[in-house]
Amino acid sequence: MATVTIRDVAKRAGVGIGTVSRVLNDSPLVSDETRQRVQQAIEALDYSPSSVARRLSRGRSMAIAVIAPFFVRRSYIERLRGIENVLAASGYDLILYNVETIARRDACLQSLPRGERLDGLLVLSLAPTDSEVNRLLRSDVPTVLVDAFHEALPTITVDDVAGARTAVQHLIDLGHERIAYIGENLDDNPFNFQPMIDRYRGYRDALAAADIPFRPQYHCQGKYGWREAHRMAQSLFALDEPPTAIFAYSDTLAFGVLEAAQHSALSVPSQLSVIGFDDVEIAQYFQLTTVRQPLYESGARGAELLLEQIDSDAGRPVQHVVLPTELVVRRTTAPPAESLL
Amino acid sequence: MATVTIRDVAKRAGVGIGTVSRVLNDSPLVSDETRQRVQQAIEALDYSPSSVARRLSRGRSMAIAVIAPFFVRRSYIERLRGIENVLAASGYDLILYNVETIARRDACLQSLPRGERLDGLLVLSLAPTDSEVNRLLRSDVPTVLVDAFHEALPTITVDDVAGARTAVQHLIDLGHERIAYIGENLDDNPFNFQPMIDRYRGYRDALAAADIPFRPQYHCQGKYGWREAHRMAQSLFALDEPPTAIFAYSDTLAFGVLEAAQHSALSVPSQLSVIGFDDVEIAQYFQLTTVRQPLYESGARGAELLLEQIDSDAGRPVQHVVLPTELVVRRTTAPPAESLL
DNA sequence: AAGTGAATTGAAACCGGTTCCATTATGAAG
DNA sequence: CTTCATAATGGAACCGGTTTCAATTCACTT
Repeated sequence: MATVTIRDVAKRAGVGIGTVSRVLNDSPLVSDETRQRVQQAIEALDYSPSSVARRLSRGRSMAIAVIAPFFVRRSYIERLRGIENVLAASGYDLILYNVETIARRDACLQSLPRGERLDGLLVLSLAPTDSEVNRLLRSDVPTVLVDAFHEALPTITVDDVAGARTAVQHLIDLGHERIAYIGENLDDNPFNFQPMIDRYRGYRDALAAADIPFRPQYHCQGKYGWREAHRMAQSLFALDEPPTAIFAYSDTLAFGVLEAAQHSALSVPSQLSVIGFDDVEIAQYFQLTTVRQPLYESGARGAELLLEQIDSDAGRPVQHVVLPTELVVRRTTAPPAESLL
Repeated sequence: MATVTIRDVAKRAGVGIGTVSRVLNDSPLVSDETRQRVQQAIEALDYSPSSVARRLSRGRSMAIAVIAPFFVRRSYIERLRGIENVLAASGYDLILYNVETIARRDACLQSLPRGERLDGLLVLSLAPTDSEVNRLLRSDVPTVLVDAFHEALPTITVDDVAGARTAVQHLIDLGHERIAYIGENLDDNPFNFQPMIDRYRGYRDALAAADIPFRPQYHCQGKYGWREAHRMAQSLFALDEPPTAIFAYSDTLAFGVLEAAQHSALSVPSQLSVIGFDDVEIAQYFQLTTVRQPLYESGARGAELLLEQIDSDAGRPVQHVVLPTELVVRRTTAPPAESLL
């Protein structure tokens, strides 16, 4: 099936190609009569314009790339959903770049703003280095960071420090003092995830604010995943003075803790309080107390910010949007068993 | 920053644009000396070719669209992961079209093969109608269906009937006869999901093969989601003769059943056996007996099939790949409590 | 020395749109 | 009856690459 081009349509309608183009773009500079004739020709030939050609001549690609380590965490998918919903309405294509290794991360951040002519770039959860940011700025591709921060770029973040502080404060308010933290290895953060650092900071801050001394043995670090969290929780239970409450870096890790508790016949929340972070969908299923962060919204807002950025091609002041977190109290937290006389 | 074009490079290197193009495409028809000079000019100008222009002149868009109702089921994301991994290595861009309403489904299937010049199309879990398939065939855009079937297009599917049969057979082998099925509303299937029909069929087939009469009250239909499954399970428990085993359409629904059992103080598996379908990640966490289907692989195979299709632009016989399922026995199934004398 | 062929090269033509500019038709104003 | 603005239109130029084709160079035959 030979491709029908705008010239075929023009010939068939007996008009010039410019006129056809005007009809396609709803220009007012076409008489109704001519417009009809062109429309008929278009239908008769089953013509549809080539987006690639249109992109070339317009100098815009009508495509936005989203780069993220999508499949490693459930929460990124929810963010992607927010992005997709906003972009779908905008007419821009969403090109997905998944990043699972640091090598690919670097390759993407290097090559994306170069080879591809993108109209915009959304970087999710990956904190670019200064030199990468410079490259992005020079390349003139509007970029927005979601769940990552850099001074020079517009960002959408969540106040992880405050969220974590709230979580721990909730435990303190219930009367807990022996509060452990289960998270990822802070020294092994190749993707430079900021929340890893911030939530730990919130934990420390809350303890300090309540004059509860930090006990290193209550700080567990390990690889990400509920299996590993299970293991870490068990090592906490084995301590001489085990914690009465555990704050987990994420809901996923909290599930590992819950499982470990069940395994060790510790009843939650009477013998052990557990609190997570994220409020992913199944958290409700488990009745997990957690800190909700607006995942969907962070993506949606990021996409909106990017679209604004693209439209107002002028260099406006970079915005840093910080979304709030919210404590969601369910059934895995309660006052500690022993009264604290 | 004015865009650097191939002509700028040519001028700077003192050669023709054709030569620059040849260097870019690793053509052997360039002398080493010239090649070096061009390379230097490219670096000096920080030039990178416009992919859009390249696409236009080559007549290929180097883009593959993936269309699916991604965010309604966990399992689609896993399939997407398989697709992404294969495509990432291929050099094709992955353009994501999410479909959450039937209106958007129709709009996508109509417009995608038209306006956009795609090199390929992957349709996930959406069964196109005959007229849509005709349109696709006429449009010359290679298309592969994953988790959906149509005679005229290459497909990757799972034998849902057999999988369901295996699941129910497993329950029968354990000695169950009062086996209920919890699934979606069969009469309300706007997206035309084939597995909904097939798994129910497998359930019926297995019962029939074992000469166990089908009891309509054991067939629960409702909206998708564990909450609804919870409700349906409770209505089953309230029957005069409640089932001793429940086969759930998916793991997600099975979780709802497990929760309902816990809620009603029914112990699993001694008083109630539960089996799911999919083997999503958390199924292992719950020790759920289920039927594993190769989600990741189905996406990967689909993408591979599509790439083959694109390369061998000739019309080869359409392939229909059927992937096997596998029974994964964990801890939610056991022989029924009452002995069946 | 003229002829052959391979290697290398420059530039025109092309991909399929958009946009700008020149041209014509039309109607109102002077 | 000009004069001029305005609406409508055709088509060239352009976007930035690839590809084709003709031209040039140079070594090697005969």
